[in-house]
Amino acid sequence: MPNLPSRSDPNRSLLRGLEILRAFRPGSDALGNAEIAERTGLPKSTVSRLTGTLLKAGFLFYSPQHHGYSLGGAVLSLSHAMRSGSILLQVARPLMLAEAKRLKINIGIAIADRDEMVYLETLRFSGSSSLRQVVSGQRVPMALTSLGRAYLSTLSAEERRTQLSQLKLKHIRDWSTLRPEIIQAFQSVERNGWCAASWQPQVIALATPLPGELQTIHILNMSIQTSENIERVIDRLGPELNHLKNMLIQAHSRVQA
Amino acid sequence: MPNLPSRSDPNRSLLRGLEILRAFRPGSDALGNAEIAERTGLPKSTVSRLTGTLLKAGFLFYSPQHHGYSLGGAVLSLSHAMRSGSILLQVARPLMLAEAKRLKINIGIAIADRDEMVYLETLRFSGSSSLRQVVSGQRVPMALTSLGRAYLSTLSAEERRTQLSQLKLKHIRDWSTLRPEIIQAFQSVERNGWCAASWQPQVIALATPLPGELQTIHILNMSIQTSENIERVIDRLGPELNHLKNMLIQAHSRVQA
DNA sequence: TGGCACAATTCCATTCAATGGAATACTTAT
DNA sequence: ATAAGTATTCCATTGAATGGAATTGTGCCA
Repeated sequence: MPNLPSRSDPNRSLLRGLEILRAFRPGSDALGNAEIAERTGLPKSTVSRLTGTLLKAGFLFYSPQHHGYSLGGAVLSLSHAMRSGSILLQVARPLMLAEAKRLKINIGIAIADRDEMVYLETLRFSGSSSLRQVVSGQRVPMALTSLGRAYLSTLSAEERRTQLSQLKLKHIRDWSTLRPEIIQAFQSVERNGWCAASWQPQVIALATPLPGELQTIHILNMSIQTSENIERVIDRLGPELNHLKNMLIQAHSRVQA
Repeated sequence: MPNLPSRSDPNRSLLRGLEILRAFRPGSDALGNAEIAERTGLPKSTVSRLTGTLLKAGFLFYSPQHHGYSLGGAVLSLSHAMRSGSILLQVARPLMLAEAKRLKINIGIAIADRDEMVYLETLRFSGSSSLRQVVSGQRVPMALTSLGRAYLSTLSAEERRTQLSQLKLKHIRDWSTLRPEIIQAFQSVERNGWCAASWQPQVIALATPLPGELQTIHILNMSIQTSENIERVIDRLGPELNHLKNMLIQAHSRVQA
């Protein structure tokens, strides 16, 4: 018998443990073993053992009052290590901040994770006041957002096909609408360098890929909450986004050398 | 043969995979399998397989140019999930911010992870300007800091003994100096509600434990970079810290209900 | 307080997956 | 071209992980 079947996923218990960690999402209160088992589809006894291990490793906490687990301190320090290890982010941060303040818009950098995009960092304005907050780790859907579509546009034909078929499953309902939008976004990236989308009411977003010397594909975006005319906003921000992108690339290559 | 030996650590490959993730620290560039093997003490072939699994799970990226792995997007979103799921942090943030601005000092909340304390969030002033940055996930040594010592003071005699013996190993060199300081910190917490330490030049820090309805023990701290007289700073900040602590407790219990 | 319903853990035989040393393949630099 | 360093693959061995069922535990409500 050829040993093909399982050759591609070794370390099952590690994968499962990580899958349990992924079951914790923003807003999730403490999760009990039962709910984790349901979310992940794993057998109860297995979950019990794995959560025990995760607890011991410091990746989970147990809260007696909530009868459940929540994420532990170890994950925080990992994200700190990641962010403070990113040369791009170090270089980009001041530039992004300056532009965000000047234009009074949100600016962020994101990377792909499965069928979502994760903000490495995003600078947020609320209303017209000064900068409100810096957020990292927030997730947005890949198929619906300018971030996600700009990411997809960077993939090879092969990768793109794989990823799109994944996304199709998540969005069977309105794939017939989405697919053309995504394809059109590819053309927009090709033509203008960026693509635009508005997946939340009153929010218009543009995104552009940062080219590839980086270890991972990073996507830069700008967004704004406004009731202005969409086309007008896009016409205004498109050039700004390209401009910022170029500045980032230059600044980054300067440090690299 | 009795099967005692391994009864206490099941899921070896999961533990090892998590240990690999922990090998990534701030400033770490991309790590190759060889260096990971060295840091963790795991056999090379095992590391190779585990990193492969972590890669597939999205917890690591591979960078061809750096011939090594770095942390992946999944860890970012976990920390976001953790922080946005913490009711305490949501409640505390505005209060901490107001006090930090008013007093022009750094204020943070941390939790324990092994022999270090991890900031859930800390608000930083640099110099006397307005708030500079919000940091989360940063680690500081437990034995040396007011944060760590305040944490230790909350432990039961049993737990405390265990933890202290761990710390002793990490600090054999100057344990004879540290131990009395730590003991003294316990007395200070007992007496004043907080303890103080200065493990970095010109930086004075005070810390106090937030009491226990919370799922995990949280430690609140204030710190300031100054060349003022130490005693004077402590006398000034001690009451402020107790005051903020009380406000947090009230605000939190109000939300809880 | 008693008892019920749900949740978590433990048990155990079975199986298969993880293991690690050695050999092989790769990559980069001189 | 060769060497030094690194990563991957191979393979027999073992023991670790598995999951259904039974047990224990825990909170909740009557």
